Amino acid sequence: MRRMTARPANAHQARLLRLLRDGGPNSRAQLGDQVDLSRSKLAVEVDRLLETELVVADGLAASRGGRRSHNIRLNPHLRFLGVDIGATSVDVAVTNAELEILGHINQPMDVREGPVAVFEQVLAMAAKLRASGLAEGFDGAGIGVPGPVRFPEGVPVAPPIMPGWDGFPVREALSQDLGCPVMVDNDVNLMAMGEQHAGVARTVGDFLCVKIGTGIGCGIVVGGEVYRGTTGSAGDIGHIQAVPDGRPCACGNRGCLEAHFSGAALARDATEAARQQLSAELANRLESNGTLSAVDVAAAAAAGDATALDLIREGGNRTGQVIAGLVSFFNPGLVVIGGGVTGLGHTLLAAIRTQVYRGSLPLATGNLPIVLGELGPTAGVIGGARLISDHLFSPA
Amino acid sequence: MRRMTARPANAHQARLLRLLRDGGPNSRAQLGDQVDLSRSKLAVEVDRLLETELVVADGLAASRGGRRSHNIRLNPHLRFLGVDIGATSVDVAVTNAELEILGHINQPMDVREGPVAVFEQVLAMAAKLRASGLAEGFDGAGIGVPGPVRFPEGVPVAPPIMPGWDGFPVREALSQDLGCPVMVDNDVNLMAMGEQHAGVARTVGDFLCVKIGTGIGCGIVVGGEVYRGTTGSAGDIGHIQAVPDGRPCACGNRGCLEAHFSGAALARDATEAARQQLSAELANRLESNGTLSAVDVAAAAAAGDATALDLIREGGNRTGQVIAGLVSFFNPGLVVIGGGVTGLGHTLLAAIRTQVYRGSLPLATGNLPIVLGELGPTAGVIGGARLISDHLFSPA
DNA sequence: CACCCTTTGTCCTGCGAGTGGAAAAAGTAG
DNA sequence: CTACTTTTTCCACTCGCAGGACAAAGGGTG
Repeated sequence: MRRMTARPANAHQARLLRLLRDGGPNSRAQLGDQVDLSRSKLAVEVDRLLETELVVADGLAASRGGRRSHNIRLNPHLRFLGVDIGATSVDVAVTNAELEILGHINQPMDVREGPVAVFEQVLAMAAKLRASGLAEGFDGAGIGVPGPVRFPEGVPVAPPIMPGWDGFPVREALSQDLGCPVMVDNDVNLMAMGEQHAGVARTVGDFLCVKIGTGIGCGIVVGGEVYRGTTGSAGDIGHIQAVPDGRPCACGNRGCLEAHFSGAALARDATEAARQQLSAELANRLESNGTLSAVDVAAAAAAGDATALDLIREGGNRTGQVIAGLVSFFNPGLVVIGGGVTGLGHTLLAAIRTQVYRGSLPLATGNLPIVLGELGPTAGVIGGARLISDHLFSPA
Repeated sequence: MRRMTARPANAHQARLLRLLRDGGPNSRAQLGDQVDLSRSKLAVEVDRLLETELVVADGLAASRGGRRSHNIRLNPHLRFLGVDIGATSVDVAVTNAELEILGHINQPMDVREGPVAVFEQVLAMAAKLRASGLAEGFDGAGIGVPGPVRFPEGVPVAPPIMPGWDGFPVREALSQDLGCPVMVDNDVNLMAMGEQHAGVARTVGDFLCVKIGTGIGCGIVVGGEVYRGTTGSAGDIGHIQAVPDGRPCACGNRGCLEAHFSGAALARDATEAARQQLSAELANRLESNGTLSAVDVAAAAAAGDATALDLIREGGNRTGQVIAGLVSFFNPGLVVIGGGVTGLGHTLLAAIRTQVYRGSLPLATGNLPIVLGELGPTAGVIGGARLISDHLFSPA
C-alpha cells in the first residue's frame, strides 16, 4: 500500500492531528471546543486534512441531545514503528496513529555487536511484524539508543557502552532501509515520552524519568518538552559521583552511581555475595544458571532473601541520594522510576523515597510523587512512536 | 511626568520593542532585516508604537550609501527599577528602557528585619534616585529576593533565610507603593537574566548561573528562558549533600553544600582558623574588625595567606563536585559563577574547574566554559530591569 | 405525529492583516 | 548635474478568518 507522505500544512492542522492522536476519534464540534478556532476555519482545515487522507471520516457519534456528529479520526492504516535498543536486548513494536501497540517483539541482543548487526536484526523484526499482517508498511519510526545522541542529525556521539556506534548515521541509514522518516533519541528520553503520553506523567509538565537498566540515565521534561542539553548528553546521571573514593568505574573516575548500582553492578554484587556464601538463595541460582542477573536478585528478594534485599536497599539509597540532589536542583512535579530493574519493585522505591524525602527541602518534596513507571517495557517503544509522530504531526 | 502605561498590542510590536531594547536605536530598515515582515506591515506597527509613545523618532542615522534612515528608539523617558535584596544588603538601580544603569545605590541591610522594614528602605532608596533627577517616576520594577518565589503571584514561599517573608504579597504591595507594574523573582534568577542580557551569557541558550553569597543558589536557563520548577524552588542547590555525614546545617540535614561553603560558612571557618592561630593574617584582621567576612578571606588570599587559600580551595572543591553532578545532569553550554564571593576570584574558579572537568564526562565538559560573571553587583539589578521589561514588552 | 428545542455542520459576507510592486524622497559618488 | 543606492511611503490586491444566518438532524413532550 502507498504510504502516507502528507504533512500538516500549518500549525492548526498539526494541532488537530495531535488532538486526534491523543484523544482518539472526535467530532468537529469537540475539536472546536479544544482549539479556539471559528467553526468555519476549523471546517476548512479538517476538509484539507481529509483530502490528504491523514484523517478519515469515521461514522456518526452518539447524540448529545441534538444532531449527531460525524466523527473524524486519524487514518487507521497509518503505522508507526517504535524501536528501543537496550544494552542487552531490542524491543520493536508497531502502533497505529493513536500510538496504541498492535504488535510487540522483544529479542535479546548485544549492542556491542555494532550498528550493522543490530539493525539487521531490527529490520528482520520489523519485517516479521509486517508479515504478520499488522502493517503494510511504516509511515515513520522512532529509535532509541542507549547513549547520547546529536538529536537534529540522529547520530550517536561518544556513547560509552556502544563502541562502534560513534558517529554512525542511524537516522539516515534506517530511513533508507525502512523507506520512511526516522527520528533517533536517547532511550531514556523515549521512556520519558512514553510515560508522558500513555503512562504516569500524562498531566505533568516538568518531570524526571530515571531509568535503571544496564546503566542509569534520566529523562528530563521541561514544560512538556524533552530537554536534551547542549550536546545531547543531558540526563547522563550514571557518572555522577555517589560515593567519594568509591569503586572504580569504566569512565575512569571513582564512585560513579553506575559503578555502585545498576543492572550490571547489581549482578556483579550478587555474584560476589553468592560466592562468599552470604546467601543460599543466590548461591543456588548461581549454581543452576552459571551467572546471576538483576532478575535473579529480584526473585531472591521476592523470596525474602535478606542479602538480596540489602543489595537493593543499598542501591536504592545511593540512587536516592543522587535523585535528592536532582530534585533540589530541578524541582520537578513528578519522578518516575523505570527500566529493567523495576522488578525490584517497592523495596527499591521505598529506599529511593526515603533518601529523597530526607535529603531535599520540603518545598521541593512536599507534593512530589515518586512512582514506578506504569508502562514497563512498552514505555520505550511508545515513546519512539510518539517521537516520530510529534515530528510528522508538525508543520513541514 | 505621566508614566507610560501602554503595552504592545501584538506579538510583532513586542518583538520590535525587545529588539530596540537589546540593540538600541535602529532604523526601520534595520528592524526589517531582523523581523521578517514586509516593509509596509513594519511601517504600520512602528507608527502605532510611535502613537503609544513607547518609542520615539531619534533623528537621522549615518548614510549607508543612499538615503539616510530615520532612527527609532525606545522612549528615553522610560525608567525601570531593579531591586536586588540580598541577605545582608540591598541594591537598587534605575535603568533606561535599554536597561543601561543610570544610577545605582547599595546599602547594608538585614533581610531578617522583615518585609515592612526592608521595603521602607527600598522605597527610600528609590526616592533618592528619583530625587537626584535620574527619573521622574518608574514604569516598572523587578525585585529579587533571596529565596523561593511563587512566580505568577510574586510571593515568597517558605524562604529559609527570610523568616517573616513567607506569603508576604511583595508584588502587590510594591506595585501599590511604587505605582507601577512589579515582578518578583528569586535573586539568583535575576542574576542569570542579568548575565544573559548584558554579561557573559549573551549568546548561550542553556546555561547555569551559580551564585555564591550568604547562601548558594543556581539560576537555570533553558532555551533562553529561566526555569523556575514546579513550586519555584528550582536551583536551590545549597542543600544538596556535598559531604556525607558532614556538618549540621540549619535545614536539619548534615553535609549540605551551604554548610560547608558559602559566604557565611567561609566567615565562620576563617574566624575559627584565626582563633586557632593558623593564620596570622586572618588573626590580625579579626583583631582589628572584631569579626571576619568573606571579604577578609579574599584579602588574605590576595596577600598570599596559605590558610585563606586553603579555605577557598576546599570550598571550591566542594562546590565543584556539586556542579560536576549538575553538569552531567543538565549538560549546559556555559556555567557562570557569581555572587558576593567572586572576590575570591581565580583561586575559587580554578578549584571549581578542576572538579568539574574531572568529575563529568568529556561529552558534557568538552566545550564547556566555566567563567566568572562579568557584571558583579549589577547583574541582579540589570536582571530585575530585564524581568519587568520582558513582562511589559509582551502582548497585553 | 406535530411541535419545539438543541446540537451540528455549511454557507456567505465583510473586515483586517499582510504582501509586493511602484514611486517618491533623500542621499552619495563622480 | 547625472547615475546609482538606500530608505520610506503609498496603493492595490490577496487571503485568512471571524461570526452570523441558515439548513440539517436529532431528542423530548404532549
